[in-house]
Amino acid sequence: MGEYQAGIYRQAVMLGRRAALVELRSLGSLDEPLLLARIEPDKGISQGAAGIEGLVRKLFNIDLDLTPFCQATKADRVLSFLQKSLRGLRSPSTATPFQALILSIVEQQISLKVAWSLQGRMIERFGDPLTWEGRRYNAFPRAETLAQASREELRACGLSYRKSEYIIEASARVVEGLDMERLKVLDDQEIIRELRRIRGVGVWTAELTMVRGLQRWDAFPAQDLGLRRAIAHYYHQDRKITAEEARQTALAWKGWRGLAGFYLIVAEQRRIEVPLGWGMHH
DNA sequence: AGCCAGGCTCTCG
DNA sequence: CGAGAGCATGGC
Repeated sequence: MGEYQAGIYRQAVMLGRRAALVELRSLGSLDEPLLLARIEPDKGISQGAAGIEGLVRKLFNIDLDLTPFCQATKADRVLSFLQKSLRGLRSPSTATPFQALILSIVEQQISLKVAWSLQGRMIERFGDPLTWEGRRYNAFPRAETLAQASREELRACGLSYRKSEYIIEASARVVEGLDMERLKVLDDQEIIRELRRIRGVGVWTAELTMVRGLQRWDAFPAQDLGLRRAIAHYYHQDRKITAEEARQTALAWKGWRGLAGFYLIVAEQRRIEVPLGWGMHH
């Protein structure tokens, strides 16, 4: 969503009713982390410092305690190694569960590169804009805006008519009172069941929404191609595996399957390999 | 050129 | 019912 440039991460977010730009720079180290956040424009933002701090903490899951995750997966030779090599890594979250849902719908079936391009056009077209230092930024579109969009407008962003309908309908549900935040009180299976009531939302979309938008670290989109590739790479000698095999492999990480999957995907992208013999001795 | 890409619904038989 | 077509753009 945001952009990273010259050591500064920038992302437009909705703070209250207005779009604002969050600027972040990391000044600390692994052992002494220090994150500096700034918001522009800093006038007229009703929430002020408390609002932005809470949002940033959520976007990067800064307060997530990784100890139980390490504990649950310490017997796994791959994950125990990756936890050393990716120490402190947390899966980022979207600003709202609604955003996670819409992004996941866009990502259905097509390659991620295509999806990102379509998401970019959608955000540019429908997101609340703001200009800072001569550059235009857009927050993620509000549900009210997408609910009022037409099939043709979304189609013009490159989405299929079918997906455009899914997005409009899902947004309408939220506007009409489906409280995505309230889903957090339900257990994982109940959330999947609720989300699947929305047309266009299958198991994969529900699970992806949960892990990136509802902080459900055990939600595990086993059908996911990239996830299956990563699991195949680290656990099955790169042999293509089915979703069912992926679920079987992930049983060992129960409680943290989604976060474990995130570690594997990141590790594969970074071409991190587990040394032979790692984990043999304790 | 044509097939595939982090799916899902709808329509046939 | 289960299988299969259809959808969008971009990369290879």
